[in-house]
Amino acid sequence: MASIKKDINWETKVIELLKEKKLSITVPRKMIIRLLLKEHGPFSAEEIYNKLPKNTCDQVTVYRCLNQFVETQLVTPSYFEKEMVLFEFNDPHHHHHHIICKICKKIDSFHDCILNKIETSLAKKGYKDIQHRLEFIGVCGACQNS
Amino acid sequence: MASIKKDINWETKVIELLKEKKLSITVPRKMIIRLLLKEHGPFSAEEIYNKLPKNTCDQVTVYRCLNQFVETQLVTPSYFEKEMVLFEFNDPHHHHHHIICKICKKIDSFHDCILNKIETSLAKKGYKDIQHRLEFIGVCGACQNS
DNA sequence: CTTTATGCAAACGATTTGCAATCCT
DNA sequence: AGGATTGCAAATCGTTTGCATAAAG
Repeated sequence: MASIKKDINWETKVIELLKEKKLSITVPRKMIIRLLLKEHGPFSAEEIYNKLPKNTCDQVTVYRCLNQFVETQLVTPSYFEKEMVLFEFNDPHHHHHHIICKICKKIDSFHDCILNKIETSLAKKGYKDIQHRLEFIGVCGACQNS
Repeated sequence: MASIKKDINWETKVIELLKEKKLSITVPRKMIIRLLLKEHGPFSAEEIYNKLPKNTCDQVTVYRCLNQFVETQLVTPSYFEKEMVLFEFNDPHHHHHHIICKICKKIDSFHDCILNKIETSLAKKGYKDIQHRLEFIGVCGACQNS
């Protein structure tokens, strides 16, 4: 039973994910998903491109794939700064949020999900001067009829 | 008592705000703050520029002012989309969050601030398929010693 | 009068697009 | 085969920068 899971190598898992989302199986797509499964991120498109083995694909392909992954909800984008979007694999079983340092920009993550608990938990981690951004995205009443 | 408050016109209020933040008093700054006090936003830099009376200032000045306002926390930036930053006046007495429609991109705001209450409140407003983005910004332990 | 802010033009950087060649199914 | 995907080059768009001029304290 448990051994079955072990036998599934990364390629099988990645192909499964792509098929689930009805995306065709190509080398760049497989490599990008593999990377995002292995390393938690979030990473910018450029970071992802640089982490891929040389000559995997063009940087434009990375952008195109990431956009498709976001559309199909395989990947989640974060907008910390105006300069660039950061992407990470969207694992529904590991819902989490981020904290970025205003100064060094290092991003940390945590799994608490109640606002007041969060601030306490971050304070324990040594963060000071904590602010947050909370935005909701949905489909409004008007757009549901069209 | 109450009449004193009424006598303070917008210019006085705006000058007060700028002085508080130790920013020099210039026409573009006054006009931008006035606009953000009158209209709640959030607006993009371009929208703000277009809402200003013609020939108030250059669009570059709008960007420069908004950046200073964000630095001094007079204004709050939001990063809904990758395309542009949206700004609004930062009134600490009216803490709120936003919801954007995935389709028409219209932005609405609300004042609830507990996650589960929020989702209920948004559902009552007619939103469907609600997701959220919650990011924290602070200064990490390492950066406090430097 | 010294500093700071502005306008204009040009630069920038992340992301997107057009199109021909190539890969998936 | 036929539609989707890629690479390359060029375009796009929001935002920033350099520098000379003008306004603020």
